Amino acid sequence: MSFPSVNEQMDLIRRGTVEILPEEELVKKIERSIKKNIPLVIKQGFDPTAPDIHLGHTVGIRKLRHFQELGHRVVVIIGDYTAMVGDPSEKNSTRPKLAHETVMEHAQTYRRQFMKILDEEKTEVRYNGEWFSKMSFAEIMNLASKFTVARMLERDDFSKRYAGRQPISIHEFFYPLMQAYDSVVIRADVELGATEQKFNLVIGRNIQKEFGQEPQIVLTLPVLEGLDGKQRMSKSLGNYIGIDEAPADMYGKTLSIPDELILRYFELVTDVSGKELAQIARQLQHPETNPRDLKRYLARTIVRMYHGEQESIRAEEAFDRIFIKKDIPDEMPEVHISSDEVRIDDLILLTKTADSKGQARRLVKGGGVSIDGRKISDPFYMVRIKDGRVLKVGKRRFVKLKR
RNA sequence: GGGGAGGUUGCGGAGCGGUCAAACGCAACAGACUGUAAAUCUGUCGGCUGAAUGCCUUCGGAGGUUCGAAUCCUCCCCUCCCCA
Repeated sequence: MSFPSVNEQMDLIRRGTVEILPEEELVKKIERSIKKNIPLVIKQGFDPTAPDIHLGHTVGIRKLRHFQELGHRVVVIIGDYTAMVGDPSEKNSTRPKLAHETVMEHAQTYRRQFMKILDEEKTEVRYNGEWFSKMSFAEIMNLASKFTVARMLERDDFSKRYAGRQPISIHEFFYPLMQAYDSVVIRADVELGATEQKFNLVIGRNIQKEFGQEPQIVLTLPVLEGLDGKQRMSKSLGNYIGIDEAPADMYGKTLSIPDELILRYFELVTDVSGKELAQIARQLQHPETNPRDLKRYLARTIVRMYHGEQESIRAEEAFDRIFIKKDIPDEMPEVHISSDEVRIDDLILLTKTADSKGQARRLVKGGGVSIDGRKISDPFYMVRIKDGRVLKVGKRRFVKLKR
C-alpha cells in the first residue's frame, strides 16, 4: 500500500491536537514509514474503570481513526492491570482499586464501543495484563529502578497531594511506569493522550530509551469539558454524553451545554470539515444568530453519528414535544399495575420513578408529579389505574400505566 | 521505633454527653422562569409510617461507661505531620 505525503499526513494529524512532542521527530518517522512502506504503530491506552465510553474519550479515538485513514496501525491498550492501580491523574485522592473481574467486563463493553468509531480491521486490541500478569518481581524491580522519586514528584497531582498531606500509595507510582512499559512491549511510535496525560506519555519516551528503543512521539489532545462547561467530561462527575446512550438523551444533553462550548464540540467530537467549522465560528460571532439553532444542529449531528439520520430527526421532534410543547413523548416505558386504585406515593414507588416513598411524597408536594397532564399535589391521592394513563414524575420521567 | 493530629450523612466540612438524622458549602433532585436538561430565584435533600415532642438505620470497626454516646473509656483498623 502507499501512504499519503508527509504534508497531507501532518495536516490531518495536527487537526485538533494541542502538542506534538517533538514534531520534527514525527516528521522523520513518517518519512521513513513512507520510504520503507511500514506503517507506524499508534498507541492509546484506556482504563476500563467505568463501562461507558463518552464523547470525551472520542476525542482521542477519533484521532486514532485519522491515523488509520492515513494507513497506520492502531494498537489500543486496554489497561486491565493499570485500571486496578488507578491513574492518579487529576485526582486529589487515591482511586479505589477495582476487581479484575469487573475490569474485564468493562473491557468487553469498551471494545465494542471503540468499534463504533475505529476500523475494526485495522485495530489491534491488547490487554496489558497479558504482560504484567507474567512479570517476575525481579523484572518489576528492574522497571522501577529506571525512574526516580524526585522525577515522580514533579508530576502535578503527586506534588499537590504531597504538599496537601494527602496520601500517595507507592503502587500509584507504578501507574506511569506501567503505561510506559506498554509502549515498550508494543514498540509504539506515537502515543496519544489528553493533555493531562503528558507526564505519563513523556515517561514512555524515557523508559523506551532505557530499554534500547527509539522513543515514541507524544501527541496530546484537549480535554473535553462536560455538560457543565467547566469540569472535564467524566463518568464520575455525571456530566457526560455516552456514545451508547439513547438518541433522546444524547440530544437533550447536548442542548444543555453552555453556548460557549458549541464550537469546541463541533471541532472535537464531530466530523464537520474545517471549512464548515470556520463557517460555524463566523455564524456564532454574528449578532443575528440564535446560538440555539447551531446547538440544535450540533445535537442532531452527534445523534446522527451514533444512531443515524432517522433517529436524529426523531430525537429532535421528541425533544420539542416534551420540553417546548410540554407534551408527552411518543414512547415511554409501560408498567403493569394489578389493582384498580393505587395511592400516588405507592404508584411512584411501584413504577420506580423515585427511590423511596419519602422522596415520592416530597416530589408530589413540590408539584413535580402529574397524571395525564394534571398536577397532583396531595401525596395520598388515589389514582384510578386505566390503560394508557401517563404518570409524569419530575421533568423527564414518564411511565405509561397498564392494568 | 518515638511524639503529635485526624477518620462525621455523595463530596468538602461543623458538632465534642441529651435540644443530633447531625450546622454550612458543593453536588443532586423538584418548582418557577427560559431557546435549553444553561443561568437565576425558591424548595427538598437517610428509611418507614396518612406526619409526629413516632419508629428504624447512620458519624472508621468491635466492645464498654451512662437513664441517654457522633461526642467519654478500652482494644483494633486506616490516614497525615515531625523525629529516628
